[in-house]
Amino acid sequence: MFESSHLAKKYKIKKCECPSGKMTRFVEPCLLFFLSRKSSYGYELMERLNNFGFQEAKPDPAMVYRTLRYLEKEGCVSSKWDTGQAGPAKRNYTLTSKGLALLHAWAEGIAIRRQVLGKFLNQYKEHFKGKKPLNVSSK
Amino acid sequence: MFESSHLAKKYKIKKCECPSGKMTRFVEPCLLFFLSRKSSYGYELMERLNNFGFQEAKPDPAMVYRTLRYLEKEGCVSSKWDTGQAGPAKRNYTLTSKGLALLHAWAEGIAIRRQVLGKFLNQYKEHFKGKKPLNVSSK
DNA sequence: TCATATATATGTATATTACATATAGTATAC
DNA sequence: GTATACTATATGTAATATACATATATATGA
Repeated sequence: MFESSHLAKKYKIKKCECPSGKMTRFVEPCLLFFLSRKSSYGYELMERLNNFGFQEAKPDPAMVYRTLRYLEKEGCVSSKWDTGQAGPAKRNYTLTSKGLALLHAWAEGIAIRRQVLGKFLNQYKEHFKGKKPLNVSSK
Repeated sequence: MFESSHLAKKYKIKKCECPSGKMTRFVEPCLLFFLSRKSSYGYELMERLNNFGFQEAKPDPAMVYRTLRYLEKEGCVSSKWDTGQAGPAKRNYTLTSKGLALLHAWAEGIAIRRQVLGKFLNQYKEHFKGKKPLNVSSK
């Protein structure tokens, strides 16, 4: 019912109507968290994101690689090439103390965000509990 | 620590470093839900958003008004001018049955999203439970 | 009348995500 | 030996979403 998309027109809103409600920049805290457990590289981190519980399709490699580079630019991770293994060289990332602080900050923000979603859902459930829709036009 | 922002350069990532992790398009389900309880107009809905629990600053009027117009274009709400009251005319919005269906779809998506955040937080808490940071360089 | 509150709306810069594509090393199947 | 697939990183750009600025108009109270 909400799948059709629209012609792009400047300054007219055009978007996917699917109510996914994704969390903005959620890959960033995930990467920080994965790295807090173990140093790793883009391709493997991508696979872990994939198994994390996203209902969305596979995470975009571009997102993963660019986020890692951004985090490095900010001093939140550091990297070095790993050419020791078989296969193409990997860029191995390690969390820095600044990155750890950022992860903790993210965790606080995510906890608050989760509470807001809970508040929404509680009010929603309360309102529609065993109830026919009200205040809704038949159009 | 994460407040500084960067010079804009094309195709270089530039963003606010605050880990807000806002939920994409969250005003949309909020507006739908508010309207499911009572027909209303932009300015009042804006105030309700303000009291909903956002840690963010006041919601942007542009977001509210444009989202309402978008929802009307999609047939999820309908509006008519209310000139009966004192003050400037209000555009009064009413939820349609399509809008109600969209609200229900949003609620499902939000519930899933909340679970993902919970999963993240559980793993995070588990990992850092009474523990000194590990695998973190001292840089 | 001047400031303030109410009310709606648009313009555009910035931020974020999605999709496409490029490159290259290695393995294995034929 | 070479075509194919998998591993691995990276960039270009279109589409989407948010943030900030600003414009307009009505009404109220100092």
